[in-house]
This record gives sequence, structure tokens and C-alpha cells, in this order.
Amino acid sequence: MKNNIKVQRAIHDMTQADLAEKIGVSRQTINAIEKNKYVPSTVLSLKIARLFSKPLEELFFLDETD
Amino acid sequence: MKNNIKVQRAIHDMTQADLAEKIGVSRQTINAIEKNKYVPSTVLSLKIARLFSKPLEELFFLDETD
DNA sequence: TTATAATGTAAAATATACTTTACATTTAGA
DNA sequence: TCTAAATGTAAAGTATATTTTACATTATAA
Repeated sequence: MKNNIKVQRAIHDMTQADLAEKIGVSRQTINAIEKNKYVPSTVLSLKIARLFSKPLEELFFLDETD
Repeated sequence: MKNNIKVQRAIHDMTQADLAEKIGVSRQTINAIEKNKYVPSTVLSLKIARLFSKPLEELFFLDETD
């Protein structure tokens, strides 16, 4: 799975720490998601999508490995 | 988080086993998700949404506990 | 009513998400 | 250039998702 969280952060001018704090996870969790270290839970991705006011599918995408 | 997978299965006339097989997880995983035993990964919920041709937010909802 | 399919559940094992702490590297601004 | 902020990364620990096996319960159809 891929995502464009980094772009969304840029649009909203937020740091990884900002985003982490807003959705209640650690900064390393955001970093790991952006670097595709692991797949977030649906609760987490829903919270991120809600924060950025975008449909989840515009932020997270299945790829050939999924 | 809540979901209406059971309703979607009914609409598409699929059993838990059918759905499990189509998205490549065990039947117990589907059952556990429907019974809110645990929160699926984003890959899994994206696959379910794609299978039912619905935006993910129409299948999975954040609630007060999230 | 009986057989069969579907669903619910549970325990043990494994994989993976997420936290915490800590430090190194990169980026950006004074 | 110097400094501070932001990002990347790593290891150890904890929590939770998912599988497998197995069995019990419920619904359905003959």
C-alpha cells in the first residue's frame, strides 16, 4: 500500500510531529507510515483522512503487493 | 470503530467464507471484524471497500471510542 | 425433523502495529 | 556558517491483528 500523507502535510503545512499529535500517535508512527514501514490500522487512516478532509482512498492506495 | 460489512454481504448475497476467500483472509477474520473484535488493517478495509464498490467511509465509521 | 450450511467463539501461535528512548542526518533560517 | 527544527532510523518492549484448528450454536432447506 502507498500513501501521500507527506503531500497532505505539505498542503496543510504540518510537521510529522504536528500530525502525530493531532491524531494521537507518536511521531515515529507517522514517519514509519510515510516511509511505508508498515500499514496503519483503519482507525488511524480514517482519522488522517478526516483531518485532511479527504476521502481515505485519495490518501491511501492499494498497490500490486497487496 | 464500527462497520456494516454484514449488510454489504447481504446486499451481495455473500457468506463470511465467500468474502474471506475473495479478499484473502480467514473466515474468522471476517467474523471478528463484523463482531467488532478488532480493527482491520487499512489494506484489508480498502480491499473490502473495493470489492463492494463503495467508498471506505461508507463501510467503516469512527465512533466515540476512537 | 434431520442434514447441511452458516455463523459464533475460543485458545494458541505468529506477525505486525505502535510506543518509547535515543541518536544521527538533513533541511532551513538567522 | 551556525543553530535549531525536522526528519530518518534503530532496538526493545507492548499491544493487537490474523491464522489455524476445532467445536458449538443457529439458520435453512429438503
